[in-house]
Order: sequence, then C-alpha cells, then structure tokens
Amino acid sequence: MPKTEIFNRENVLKQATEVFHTKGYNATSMQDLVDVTGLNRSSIYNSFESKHNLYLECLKLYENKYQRIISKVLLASNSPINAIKSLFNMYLKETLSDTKTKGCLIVNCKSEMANQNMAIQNFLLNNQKGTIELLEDLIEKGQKGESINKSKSKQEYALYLFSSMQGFRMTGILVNDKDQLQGLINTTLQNLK
Amino acid sequence: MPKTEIFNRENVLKQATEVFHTKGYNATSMQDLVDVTGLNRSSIYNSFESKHNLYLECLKLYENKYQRIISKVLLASNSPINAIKSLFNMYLKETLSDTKTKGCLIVNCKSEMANQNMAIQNFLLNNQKGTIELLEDLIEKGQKGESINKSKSKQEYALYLFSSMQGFRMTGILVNDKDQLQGLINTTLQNLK
DNA sequence: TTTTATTTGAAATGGACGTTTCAAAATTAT
DNA sequence: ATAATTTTGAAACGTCCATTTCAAATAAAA
Repeated sequence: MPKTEIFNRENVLKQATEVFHTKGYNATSMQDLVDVTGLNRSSIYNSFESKHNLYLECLKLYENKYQRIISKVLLASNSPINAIKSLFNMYLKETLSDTKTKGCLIVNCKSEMANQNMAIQNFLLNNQKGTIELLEDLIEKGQKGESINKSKSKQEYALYLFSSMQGFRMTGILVNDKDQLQGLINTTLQNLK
Repeated sequence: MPKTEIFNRENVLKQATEVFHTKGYNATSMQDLVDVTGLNRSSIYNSFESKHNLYLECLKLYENKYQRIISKVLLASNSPINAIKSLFNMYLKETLSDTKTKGCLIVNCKSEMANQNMAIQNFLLNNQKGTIELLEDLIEKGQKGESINKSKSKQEYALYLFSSMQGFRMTGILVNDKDQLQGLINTTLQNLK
C-alpha cells in the first residue's frame, strides 16, 4: 500500500497564501513556495498540479476563512447596521495587525489578474456575487427595521458597501493610523443612517 | 556632433504605459516593451536606464495626465460639490471606455508594489498626499458655501472620497454597467449633501 | 568631408523561471 | 520479509528573464 501524504495540506496552503499575499502572484516564484513550505518541488506539483492551481486553492481557502469570520460576526450582531459596522471593524483589525501592509488578497488578485485569466475572473465574479448578495440581505433587513434609511435601494447600498470595502482595503495599505481608518468607517456608514 | 534621439520620448512612454497598465509590472517583460515601442532593447536601456525606472516614468506621466484632466474639470465646475461629481464622472467615463478593464494604473501599482519597493511607495505616498490635499480644499470650500454638510471635517471627507475613488476604480474592473456605476457615484456623494 | 558623439541592431550574458523526470527512500498491507 | 505504491530529492528540461556588450550605422558640427 502507498506511503501517504505526510504534510498537512491546509497548513501548506496557509504558508503559500502568505507568500502570494505578500508578493503577489507574478512576483512569487516556485522557489519561494518550496522555501516557505519546506516541501520538495515535485511534492508541490504532485499535490497541487501547478503554481496557478495552487494559487487558486489559496484564494479559495482565503475566501472560506473570511466566510467563517463573517458568519461569526453576523451571528454576534444584534442589528443589520451593527453587523455591517462589525464587518468594517473586522477589516480594520486585520489592517492594523498586518505588519506587511499587504492589503486584501482578493482585491490584490483582482487588480493583478482579473483581466488576464478567465479562471481567476470567474472566481472573482463569484466572490463578488456572494458578497453583494450578503450585503443586500443585511440592508433589506436594516431598511425594514428602520436602522438603515430607504433613500437608496438595497442593490444600490450593497454595491456602495462592496465598493467601500475595496476602497478601505486599498486605503489601509498606506494609511495605518487607527483613528483615521475608524473615521473612514464612520463616514462611510453615516450614509446609511 | 551627436546623432540625436529619433523617437518621441513621450510617445514611447505612452506605449509602455499601456502594457504596464494591462499586464502589471511583474508580468510585463522587456520583450513586451521592445515589441510595443518598436525600439531596440539597447535604446530602451540607453534612454530609460532600467525596466523599473521606465515604469516609474510611466507612473509619473500617468499622474501628470490626470492632474491636467482634473485641473480642467475643476475649472469647468461652478461649485465644489459639482467639481467632485465631475471628478467621479470623469472616472466613470474612463472606466466605460476602457475595453481591457485595466482599472487605475496607480491603484494597481499600489496593490502590486507598495509593500515591496520604497521608490514606488514614496511615489504613491506623494500621490496620495496631493490627492487628499486637493479634496480637502474642495470640501472646505463646499462646506463654507453650504453645498457640503459639516457633520464631518474636511480631513474626514477627503479621506472618504480618496478611499471611495479607489473603491470605484476597483469595482469598475468587474462591473461595467453604466447605470450601476452611476448609481454608485450618486450613493457615494449623497453622503456629502 | 571629416570628425565626433549617439543610436542602433544583434548577439551574448548569466541566472531564474515553471515544470518534468526518475531513481531512491519510505510506508503500509500482505 | 515482501510486495505495492507513493513521496521525495536532486538534477535536468527548455524557455524566458533583465541587462550588457560592441561593432556598425547614423547624423549633426567642424
């Protein structure tokens, strides 16, 4: 019977994600991935097929990680507007704790690869769709419960928040002051009240 | 006396910018630049020193181009709030006319290189400083003339708009519907009224 | 026309790239 | 132990990378 895979697949993906996140896809070499994972080159190809496929798996793991975090945030919130506030505060916390100022892996991926690779573009479109749907649900509830104003439709506010989140992630790359970023969140959410 | 440079420097920079903008810095090869400019490899090195320096010059040209466009927009506006609206509409126009959905060169640059290269980071910080100062001036005037509300300081609204612009540029990469993007602008600016 | 300085073309530099190969080591079930 | 099957290590694959080299072509000034 076969010798079984000895390494922890998810752990390897986390290590690879850290490199891709720090350097971007194109600036990350296979040697970087060998170094950071401690795996042999051929083991990586055996287990992940190609650099591109490994990157896609990193993206999916990153997406799942945030989906889990977001679910917790939503469950812990007592109102839709507070849920949205908590989402932004979660991104604020991530931004402040990121010593390498890497920004968001998915936003960076969109910037680097959305117009170059169809598999990536489809991942991004799907991610966008899911995020906007989640925001639409929150806004609909908030508007019904009167904690979010009705001067714009749920679709309009969802796109606004989706866009604001990307702006926040980009801004956080070169603005690391907590008060400024907290102010930015407050200003962004003032629009919904 | 010497044979003089035969090519148009600014034109070469425009051609190089188009490639860098489409593929990003790391995915653009010197061969790509040779192909698109029609120049010889050694002529490029003679005139632009290195790929990295050529990229920096492209960034500066791109920055200058938008500074000129923005100046015109500001001069043509009859109020600060309309000036801001025109700025966003200018970005909307750029987004819709960009068939390759490249986004903003400077936003993409920040995503790809801000945490990797100090010369680039300094350029980006300087660009950020200039943009925010311009927005602060507009907001100050708008708040004095009562077309922009005073519930936030000019610093807070300037950072909000700066962040919103980046979000808009990112969103425009995968959302190409004019009405949706126009709605996004309206929602963003509703916050100032 | 000759001198002088520069641009040009084409080839070469050495190294890094993503990926493949394959024998040797390792591990599990018989 | 032996057989079966996979992972591993190390080297090699061919290609492309950014950059350099240098002789030949060029063009303005003397």
